This record gives sequence, structure tokens and C-alpha cells, in this order.
Amino acid sequence: MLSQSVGYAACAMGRIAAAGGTPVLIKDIAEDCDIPTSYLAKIVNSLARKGIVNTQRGVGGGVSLARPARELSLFDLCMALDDPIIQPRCMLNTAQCSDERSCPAHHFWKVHRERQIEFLRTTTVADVAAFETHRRWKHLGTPDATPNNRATLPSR
Amino acid sequence: MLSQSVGYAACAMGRIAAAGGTPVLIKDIAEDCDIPTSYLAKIVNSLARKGIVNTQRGVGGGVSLARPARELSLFDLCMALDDPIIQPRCMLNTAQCSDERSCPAHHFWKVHRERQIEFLRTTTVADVAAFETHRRWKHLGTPDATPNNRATLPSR
DNA sequence: GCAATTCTTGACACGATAATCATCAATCGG
DNA sequence: CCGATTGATGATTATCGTGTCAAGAATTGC
Repeated sequence: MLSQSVGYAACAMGRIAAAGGTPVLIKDIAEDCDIPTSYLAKIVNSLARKGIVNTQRGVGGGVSLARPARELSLFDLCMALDDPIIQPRCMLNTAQCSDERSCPAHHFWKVHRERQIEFLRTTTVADVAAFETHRRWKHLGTPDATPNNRATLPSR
Repeated sequence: MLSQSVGYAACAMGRIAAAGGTPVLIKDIAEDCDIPTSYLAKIVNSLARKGIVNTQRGVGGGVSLARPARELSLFDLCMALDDPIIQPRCMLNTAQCSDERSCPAHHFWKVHRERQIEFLRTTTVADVAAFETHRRWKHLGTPDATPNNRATLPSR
């Protein structure tokens, strides 16, 4: 399980990606993704400090992705928001658990965790955008029509 | 990751199993497993209410397993202590995530979670006891010499 | 029955995450 | 410059898991 914050961030980044490059208001993201507005503002601010998004105040402002959605993985979001899911820890919380002194869960957990991180690394905001656009943001059209996706997925 | 409580419980149950049927004091378990005594007392109490262990007050009392260590899985401990790890939830915390309306992580998470639960079901307190007896509780001898293990693992 | 032992139970403390709210600061349009 | 807009920030609250502490209740040995 990802933390609530990263879950929110993933949906929010997907929503921004689906907008195709034009800045989106935190208020609009919050509404479309069912995220508390003030809380989302803090998450966005954290992501802005980490260079994940660009923010702009004032009329016509909003939030936009600092890089193409296909190059922004769930793992990046976990790192930016310090999700404990990426910290290597013993499944049983035993101290002194290592490859040499492995607990009964050590081997399983090692493989299990690697699979999970691989998934987080290969799943991107573009994947979230494609899913949510189809499911909830029908007024935005298909994500394939957005500049971000055209830039990274040329239609040949 | 299991909760701290279940991690403690696993180690504690392993310690009790290694004692071979004679009751073990909470104080002794806490010391051998490096668990805060008062906190362990609450965990043991919860497990006693769920029928996982038997407790006995007074001189000569202590805690003993209510069933053979090989028949007590980590999954049982998770259930007894309500570890959130066993609750089926969407990896991304999205509402309305199901087999029909699956989020981008749904398939991965479903398989991943099933693997994890299978591990918890097949790993028992006897496994923990064998590991810890070798590693930390050398004064207890080998777990194979205990009545509990003899009962479920007849030497042929 | 008394005293020592041992588990039981409730109150409380502490930190982290999640969430709310008010206020500040930057930006734009006029 | 003014005012509306919009994100930034700090104070505060709620909840949960973890952990501590003290008083209580059951059991045993004498």
C-alpha cells in the first residue's frame, strides 16, 4: 500500500497530465480527484520543491508537470514524498536482519519488495492519466490527444 | 511490512514454542525478544482472548501456545491482531477499484497480495522458533527437541 | 488467610500521518 | 497602483499505532 499522500499525488499528476500542458488549478484537481483541497495544496507544494511540477500563482496560473508524464513514475512520487514503502526494512521488524543473518521472511521479502519497486518504477503518471481519463474525466477527452503524449508517443 | 505488534507477536510466539510446552513469563519473553514488557503484555492478552495462547497467573504461571507451533501461522497472528496488511485495499487508495473498474495497479497488486498472503499462511511460529533458537536463544537448545515439535513432526 | 507472583486493565503520553483553517505572498488584468 | 486570483505557509486538530505506568485481580505456596 502506498501512503495516502502518494495515492493522492498519483491521481493529481494524472489529472494534470490529462490536461495536456495547460496549468490546472489545485481546486479543480482536488474536485476531480476527490482530494481535500488544502491537503492537496501541501502535496503539490512538496512536489514543486522537488522539481516534479511547476506552479504559477495568479490569474491563469495553476500546476503543470515539469517533465513528460511518461517520464514520471510512481517511484518518483514515492521518493519525493518519502513514502515508507521504498525503505528497505525487515518484514518482521527484526533488527539485524540481513542477507547473512536472514529472518524466516528474508528471502521472500527481498524478492517481493524488488517486484514491487520494479512495478513502481515502470508505472508512470501517463498510465494513471489514461485510466482516469477513461473512467472519471470524460470531459477531458483521450490522453492521446495531449501535447505531452504526442511528444513522447509520436503517432506513426 | 507487518505491523510492529505482529512482528513482536511472531518473535514472542517463537520464543514460547522454543520452550517446549512449559509456560514462559512475559518478562522473559520480552527480554529475549527485545520487546517492551508492558506492550508485550497487551499483545499477549489480545492473543489470549483470541485463543492463540493460554495464560496463567501466579507462581509457576506464564504463557503457552494453545496449539502446536506448526499449526500457528503468521497469518493467524495478523488476523488476531488486525494487521492492516491483510485488508484488501487498492494500492493507490482509489475508491471504486475492483476487478471490473481496475486502477493501473490493480492486477499487479492483486497478484502481489496473493503471494504475500500465501507466504503468511505457510510460514508458522515453528519456523520463527527454529530461526531464533539458532540465532539468539542458544540456551534453549534446538526446537526439534521440544514436545510441540515432536508431536507434529514424528521422527521416523 | 497472607504474601509473593504474575497476568489484566485502564489511563495517559508521544509521534506520525492526515486534514482543516486562516493568513500571507506572488501574479495578472485593468 | 488596485483588486481579484491563486499558490505558500504556519497553527491547529484528529486519529492511530506504539509505548509507559500504576492499580487491580487471580493464583500459588506457606
